[in-house]
Amino acid sequence: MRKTMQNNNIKPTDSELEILQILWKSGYSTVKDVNDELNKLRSVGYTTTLKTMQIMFEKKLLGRERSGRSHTYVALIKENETKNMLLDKVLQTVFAGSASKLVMQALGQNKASKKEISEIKKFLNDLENEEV
Amino acid sequence: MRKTMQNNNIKPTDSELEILQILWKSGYSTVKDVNDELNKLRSVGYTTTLKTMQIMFEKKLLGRERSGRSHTYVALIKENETKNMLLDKVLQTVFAGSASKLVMQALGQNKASKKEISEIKKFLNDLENEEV
DNA sequence: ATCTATTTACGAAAGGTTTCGTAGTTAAGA
DNA sequence: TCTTAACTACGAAACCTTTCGTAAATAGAT
Repeated sequence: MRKTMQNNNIKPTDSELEILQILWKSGYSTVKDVNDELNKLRSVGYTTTLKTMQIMFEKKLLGRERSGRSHTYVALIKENETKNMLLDKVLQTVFAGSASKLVMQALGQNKASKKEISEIKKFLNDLENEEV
Repeated sequence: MRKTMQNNNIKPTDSELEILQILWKSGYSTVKDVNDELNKLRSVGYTTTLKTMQIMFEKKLLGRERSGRSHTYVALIKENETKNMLLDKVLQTVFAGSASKLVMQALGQNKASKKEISEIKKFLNDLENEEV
C-alpha cells in the first residue's frame, strides 16, 4: 500500500478546478491560453481568470515563470491525486465511506453504457487477480 | 428511462448535507435532536444548527411542524435523488461525464474490500441482464 | 522616444456560508 | 400569577468565492 504524498492538501474550488483541468490537459499555459479555453465553455473576463490564477499561485496550486511580458503557469498538484481526493470527499461525506454504495449509485442510473460496463468488469477481474 | 422529479433543484451546502444525513437517518427530529447528533461528530452551537435549519426550511429543503414549544423538522428532498445529484456533479466536473473513469478511480486505491468488489460484480451482471 | 496593445497587480463589490450573541416568546411548574 | 428553562427569531460578523474595473508596468512597433 503506497503512500501518496501531495505538495499540499488544499481543496480547489470549482473555478480553480476548471482551470486545473485545462492545465492538466494543455500543460504550460499563459493566462490568455487558459482564458481562451475557458471561454469555449462559458463567458469569463480576462482579469477574472488572471485573478483566480494569481490566487492559485499564492495557494501553491500553480507554479509560474516569467516568459517575456507574461507568465507561464503550470499545475503543481497532480491530476490523479486531486481527483482521488475529490472523490474521496464525496465518498466520505455522501456515502459514509462505502465505495460499493458509491459505485452502485454511479452505475445504477443509466450513467454507464454497455461498453463502459464491460470495461469495468474487466477492470474488476484484473483487480482481483493482482491482489494475491 | 425514468424521469426523476425532485421538489426543487437546490444544491445543499456542506453543513446542510450534514443535517440532511441526520434527518434521513433519524426521520422527524427537533433542532435539539439534530444538534445533539451533530455534536457527536464536532462541536456546534445550538443556535448555529437552528439557524441553518431555518435557512433550509426557507429553501424548502426541510419541512416543519409546531409541536408544543418547538418545531419538528423533516427532510423534503429524497436521500437517493440528492446523493445521485451530488455524485453526478462530481461525475461531470471531475470525470468529464465518464462513469467508468469515476468507478475505476473509486476502486483503484484499495477503497473497496474483496467483499465489496464481488458485490459490485454481481451488481454489474444483474445490470447487464436486466437491460434487454 | 513615443504610442499602443498586452499583461499584471490591486482593490473592492456582490453574493454565499457558517457561526454565534442577544432578545423575545412560549409553556410548564411552583 | 410569576418565574424560569427551552426554544425561536433576528441580525450581524467573519470568512470565502467569484467577478471585474482601474491603474500601472512592459515591450514591441512606428
